[in-house]
Amino acid sequence: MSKKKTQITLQDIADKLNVTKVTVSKALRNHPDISDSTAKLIKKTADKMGYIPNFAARNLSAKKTSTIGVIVPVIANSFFAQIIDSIYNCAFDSDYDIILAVSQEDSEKEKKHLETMLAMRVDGIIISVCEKSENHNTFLKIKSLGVPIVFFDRTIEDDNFSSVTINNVQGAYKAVVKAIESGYKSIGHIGGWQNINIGRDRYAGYKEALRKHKIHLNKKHVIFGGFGEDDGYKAFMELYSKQNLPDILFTVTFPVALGVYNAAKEVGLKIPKDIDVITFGQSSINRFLKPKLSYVDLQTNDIGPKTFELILEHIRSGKKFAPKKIEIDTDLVMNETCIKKI
Amino acid sequence: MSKKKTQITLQDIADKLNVTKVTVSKALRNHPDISDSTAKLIKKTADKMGYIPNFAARNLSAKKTSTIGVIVPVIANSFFAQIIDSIYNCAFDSDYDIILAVSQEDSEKEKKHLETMLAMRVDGIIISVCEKSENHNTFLKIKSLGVPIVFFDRTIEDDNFSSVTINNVQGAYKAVVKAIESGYKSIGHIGGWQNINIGRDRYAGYKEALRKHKIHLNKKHVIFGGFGEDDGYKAFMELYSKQNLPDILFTVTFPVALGVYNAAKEVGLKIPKDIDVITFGQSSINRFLKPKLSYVDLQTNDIGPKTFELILEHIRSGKKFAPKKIEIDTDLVMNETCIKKI
DNA sequence: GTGAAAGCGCTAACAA
DNA sequence: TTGTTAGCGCTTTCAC
Repeated sequence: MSKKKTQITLQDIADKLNVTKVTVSKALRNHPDISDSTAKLIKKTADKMGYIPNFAARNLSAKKTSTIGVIVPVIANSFFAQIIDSIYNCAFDSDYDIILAVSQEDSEKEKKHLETMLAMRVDGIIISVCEKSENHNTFLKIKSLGVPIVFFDRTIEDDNFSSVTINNVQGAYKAVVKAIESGYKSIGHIGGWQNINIGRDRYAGYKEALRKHKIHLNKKHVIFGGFGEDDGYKAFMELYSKQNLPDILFTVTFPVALGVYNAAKEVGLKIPKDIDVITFGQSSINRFLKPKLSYVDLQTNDIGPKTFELILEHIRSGKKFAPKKIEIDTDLVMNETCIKKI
Repeated sequence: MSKKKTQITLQDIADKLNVTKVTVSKALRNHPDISDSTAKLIKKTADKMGYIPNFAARNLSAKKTSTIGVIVPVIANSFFAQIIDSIYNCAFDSDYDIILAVSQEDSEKEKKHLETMLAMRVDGIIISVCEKSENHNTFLKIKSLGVPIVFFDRTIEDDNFSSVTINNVQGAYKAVVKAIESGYKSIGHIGGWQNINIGRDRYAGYKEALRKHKIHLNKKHVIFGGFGEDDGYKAFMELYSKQNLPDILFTVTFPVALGVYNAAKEVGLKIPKDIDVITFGQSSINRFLKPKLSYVDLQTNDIGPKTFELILEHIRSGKKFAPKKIEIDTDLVMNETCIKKI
């Protein structure tokens, strides 16, 4: 009968070198206890023997995982893809592993992922919540468990949590003011669900801009929904079919604006002549649009690193760390829509 | 001094209920040993006490993780994003967790991720390799370790590994034949690195089509590089600057074609009039391009589920399972490029 | 600088 | 149907 080949353990290495597994363990982790020469020897032998550490054992024993969980609502979206890339890079530099999960805008899946991450005993969680997240209780539970959690971009409404967001009210305000300055009086909004910051705050900025400029807010010009392309399409069609189209639409996200482009094309309306658009957020697709959208810049490069830095602070200082809300200012980028009418 | 609050374990639940932790463990995992009534009671208590299983402990003890590692080269790419989504869904249905990692087209990172996954003791690995992967040895090591691994789309050249790919040679052949039928004689190729199947096979299909139709292959019309937009841009510019532009370009991926669009626009050449394009692979961006690209369809919907199914077969049947190569046929989708000249 | 002892939380095999 | 025993592979004191 063939000898069952099993994984190589610290003990195996120790046996070969006539030391104990403790020494090997320390050497492999560069513990200062071990002399350079033995450390080098141990490492070489481990390598030669094809040793692969067992994280489950390590985590169990050390009671930490050097792993951070990241949850995003969608992945085929250049905004989140970029953020994820930058978080991966940060993690790499700080010797953390990332567990990435995608909620697919589904609150149930989001919850499942959160629970999995807790069970994995991640050292911290970074999350951008899904469209209609109903997991506030889970977040509270996580907090009470002492697991650090940082929200980015899409947050929940609760001051007890840390977050990194952009200044949504300000950004929306800027966009709508620009529309006003361009001569528009009839300004509609395709907005996001109001239970979530980006939906709420961008709508707030919209309202504020109209109010300050004494422009009537026509409720018939406002529709709330999700943040995807389909949502934009549907919203536009609804406005169109009810003949409620304003002169310009301020859309809550880039994908929503994209849906508007599709819908407008389908019904034969020209942008910006028949219906103009300005949006929150950008995408690499924008280069190919005609006309190229003017938009509120999301400062994508800053969000990932700042979020990661924040979670690290939390992890390192433990319970003592007070929640911190970071807000990043936005810029308006003008392209070929929402241009001043002569 | 406050009592240090630690995590709730099986033992805690057992104590409260006057049973042993084994019973609790079994009950929580729906082991048939346990009677319905006690199982229900145990579950309720566990829930009430806020019990969270410790996967590290479970994995260590059970010697399996119910976790599958997935590595992709890029994430901001609708092809991979779609595949990832479908793999997540399959995993969800089969009660597996996914560990997702992005190599960012970097062989070093790819290797690091592979090692991390081995250390995590994932039950299997699904991977689409990076542009210039130099990890063949690592793959062999993984194989010798008995960890199931399945490649998809981008594979390495080795019959001992399972893979799910599309029929690249056939797809490229179809595209180039179409170009020929459309009246083109001067057909160039912006290809991918030849060390990787998609680069090699798509080039092979290109060559085969020319050969069969007795059309001269002008080496000056062929450039090899990466699979991203920048690569397409650079390749086009190189052809252009050397005045080596053919009448039509067959590009190895959609992003490469996109780079060609950018470059052509920059130098003032019109597609398809001045230079025509047909490509391998699609993207949701295509809708916005003018002209809309004709392309070889990647059958994106099939790849994820088939890959997942294959890794499951491997995991379930262990060593006994022979490597299996699945190849999916392609279709040509004609839009506004590479149209028959009258 | 190195080692002995103890245990992290859980599950698998076998007994009762 | 439930419990006993024996680890999984590693790290952390603390002693030498």
